[in-house]
Amino acid sequence: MGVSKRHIHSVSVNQLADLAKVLSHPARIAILNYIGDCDGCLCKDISEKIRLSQPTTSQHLQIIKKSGLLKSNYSGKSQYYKINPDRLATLKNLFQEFFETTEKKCS
Amino acid sequence: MGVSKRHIHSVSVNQLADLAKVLSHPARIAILNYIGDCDGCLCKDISEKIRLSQPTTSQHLQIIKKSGLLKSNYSGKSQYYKINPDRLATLKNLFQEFFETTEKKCS
DNA sequence: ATTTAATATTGCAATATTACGATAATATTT
DNA sequence: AAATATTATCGTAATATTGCAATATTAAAT
Repeated sequence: MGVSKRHIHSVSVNQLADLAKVLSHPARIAILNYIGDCDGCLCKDISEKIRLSQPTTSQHLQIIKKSGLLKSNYSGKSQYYKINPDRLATLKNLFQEFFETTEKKCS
Repeated sequence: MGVSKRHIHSVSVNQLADLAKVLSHPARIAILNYIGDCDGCLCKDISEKIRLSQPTTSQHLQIIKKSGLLKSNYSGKSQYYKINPDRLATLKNLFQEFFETTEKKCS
């Protein structure tokens, strides 16, 4: 039937999968790398850097933003994207926890 | 044009995205959790546990297997899936490295 | 008010993913 | 050899994702 059957899985399992999905596209990894480098980036600059069109870049930015990984502050007509360090730390812990739990189980 | 433009990104960026994609479906997270628990699981049992059909479960298993995260040893007609601890450790390190590098950049 | 610049949204085409029934393949057991 | 049990593959339908052109929105500057 083609639909992801989310409802049969636990909340925490779905959460981790959702976060992994944010990282599952190379453009989004590249965007996070670049924003980390410049700390306060314009969509236009990001789109030039990663060589995707402005609309496509904007869409990826929205997806990352929805996960909480990005903050942005408008300054005039420009929007400066920054990484949300708190959310990044949360993500890091969630993934680490998953890997360590899985590691312990199979040792 | 609707195709993922992998070629414009670096190899390491694509690799991380590919691995995240393996984890980006709740069924695959659930499978990894379950296999960790029993350490040597049959596809049939997994499919019952995660409540997806046998063909669907088998497909997910192939996707995880292609990433190197699963080993399997045939024992008669049954195939016992196990987690590959070496590959799991590699994955853990790759994600940790990504998070820590990104953290350092934006501090 | 008009122009300009940056970003977001819409609409659409191409492709990928998800899921399952039917079936094939594999290996044991009778 | 036939029956049984487990897993993989094929075919297909439904849905999701990716990407861009065109357009809309937003806010500053002239």
